[in-house]
Amino acid sequence: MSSTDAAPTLDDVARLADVSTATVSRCLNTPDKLTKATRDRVLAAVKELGYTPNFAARSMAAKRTFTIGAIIPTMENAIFARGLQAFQEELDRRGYTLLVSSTAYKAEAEEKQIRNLVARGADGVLVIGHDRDPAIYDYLRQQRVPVLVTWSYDDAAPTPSIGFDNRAAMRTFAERVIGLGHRHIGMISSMSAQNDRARMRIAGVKDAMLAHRLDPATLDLIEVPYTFDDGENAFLQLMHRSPQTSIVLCGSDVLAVGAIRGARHMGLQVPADVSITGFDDIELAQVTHPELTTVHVPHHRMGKLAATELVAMIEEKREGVSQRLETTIVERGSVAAIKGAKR
Amino acid sequence: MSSTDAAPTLDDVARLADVSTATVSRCLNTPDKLTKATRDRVLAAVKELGYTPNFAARSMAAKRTFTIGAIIPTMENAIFARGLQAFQEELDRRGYTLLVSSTAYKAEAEEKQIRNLVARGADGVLVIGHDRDPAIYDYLRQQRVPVLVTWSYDDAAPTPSIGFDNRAAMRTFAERVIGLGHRHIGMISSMSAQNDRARMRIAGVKDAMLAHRLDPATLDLIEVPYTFDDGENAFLQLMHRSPQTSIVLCGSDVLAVGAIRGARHMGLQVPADVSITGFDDIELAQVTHPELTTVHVPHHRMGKLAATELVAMIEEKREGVSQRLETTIVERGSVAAIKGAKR
DNA sequence: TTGTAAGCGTTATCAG
DNA sequence: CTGATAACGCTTACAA
Repeated sequence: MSSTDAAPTLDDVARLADVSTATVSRCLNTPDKLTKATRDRVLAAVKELGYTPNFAARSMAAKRTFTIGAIIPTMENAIFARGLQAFQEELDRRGYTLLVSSTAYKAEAEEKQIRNLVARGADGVLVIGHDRDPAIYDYLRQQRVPVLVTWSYDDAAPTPSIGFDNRAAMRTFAERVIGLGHRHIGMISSMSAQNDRARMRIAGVKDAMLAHRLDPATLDLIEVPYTFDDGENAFLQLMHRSPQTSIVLCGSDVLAVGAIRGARHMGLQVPADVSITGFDDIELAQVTHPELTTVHVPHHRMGKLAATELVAMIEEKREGVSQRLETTIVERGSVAAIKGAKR
Repeated sequence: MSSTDAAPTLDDVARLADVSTATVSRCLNTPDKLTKATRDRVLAAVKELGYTPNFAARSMAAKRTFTIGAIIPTMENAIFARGLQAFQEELDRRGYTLLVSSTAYKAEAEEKQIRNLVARGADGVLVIGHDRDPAIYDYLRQQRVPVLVTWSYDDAAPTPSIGFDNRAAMRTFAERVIGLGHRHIGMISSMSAQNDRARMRIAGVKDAMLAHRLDPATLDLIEVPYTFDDGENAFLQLMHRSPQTSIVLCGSDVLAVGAIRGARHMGLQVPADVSITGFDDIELAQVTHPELTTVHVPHHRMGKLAATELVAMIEEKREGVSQRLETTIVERGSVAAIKGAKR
């Protein structure tokens, strides 16, 4: 009957319920400030019209969006999926919506994405790792948008972070495998430029070597992007130029899975002929054969804590407080001890 | 010096450049309508202030957001990643931004997500598969928001779709493997309720059986969610209750990878003891051993075409036209012929 | 408890 | 080519 053709507005609802737009607005935002009678009337009108609030109008008037933006390096693999999932769940619980963008690991893309998120009114922003153009931090500060770093922990950094110590985690892990007698070590890392996680993991391996009186300069390191193919190709290249390599430490499970495939294609047995390790402990680590020995990252806890902290920063208008989470080593089948090594 | 503290607005820029807000707006949207002189002056002011347009205000005034929403079942695995990536790239090229939500395969969640996307001003919406509460389609129609279905093709459906014929694809594939002599067939599918893709793939297998004079009722079917674990558990259960099964057709590569792990854990050789197949041909299909024989879906092309079509629907204000893409079979190592089968 | 009305930051129409 | 100015749909003092 009533044939207002376009999307119904507050005004339409108000008219139908015979109240003012202010009342309808209150009914939607602070229902207890209304008589039950009017509230019911308004709600009925809302339902009859199939009214949905216009987000743009709302955020313009309220200067608040209850939206949080997250920029991740990639959605192509599952590395960030679990953590983000947990982040999102906690956000939901607190009434916030998550907007995700990915940069395909292109540092230059990040600034654009962040500006977009901020332009869209994000009340806060989550980013992965500390490394990025300072201009980005300046912009965010100027816009007064809270930022939280995750997947990395750095007390000294100006931006608060909830994550783990990539360097220490990798160092501990590397010390463990070196303790198994490995002396010829290879490493496949993600590109370390603009990526503190990758850089710290490399540093961690070198720390471990030093601690075991191995020359860090002998680490055969190769940096590649982030796909299975990259991992496989890197492995092939590595074993070709350093055939004596007994273990290849990978900067991520994805690269490690690629490396394992590379080994298979080369006819090498893992771990009998060569050991391979990952980092992250995503589900993927358990679908290869052998399953991956890797560093377990508390994805879920990290995501949840990050959400909690970021929301607190927004709502309490306070600085974020960093938090360091622990990683653990999970031994599966991809690492063997060197025979005859002193243990 | 000039210490307007909050985010700069059009007004600030206008004042600094000594022009009207209208001019600034034009400078940003239709630059050629300005003298080079004023344009430069405005641009300088924009840069000096670090101005970013307010998205909410813009979309409210223009009633256009250049944003497209996509709702996918899950981000947890890579099934939709490649297609979405291509979708996004094409959108970028045309000046649109993509907003993604995932439902975790919960049909009930979809309506809420769609309303959210529409409230945020999405100019168009992309969804996966045809099956959903009709109320959703009603809502979208009422709001005059163009919708395009992908990952499925159905000429008869009221909503335009750019995808492939899941039933035919699976039928062809199943006929091929049945032709190899398999008579005891198992199938691990995603939950088929509210999921036409899953249902059609099941139907396709039955079609193939019928065509080969096998009783479709003998198909040992099990429906599970969508993780590796689900695939593994389903496989165990299937082989337990139907030990004579010679091939297990999986509704997705993810489930198939889980099934392969299940086989390994049971001590079964693939494909010597049992053949296992996937569907989708995502990268994952090539990291298992043996690598998966599966149905290749043209993710990239599908995503790109979907973007092109949806944008056309929006800009030309016209109905969408469906398009059927072809899938292909890719044989890798996970299927064996039954010895002595007549071929 | 409810209504009035002033913004919020853009775009777009219409003059000039 | 440029400038006023009226929307756009909602929230929020401030009044009643």
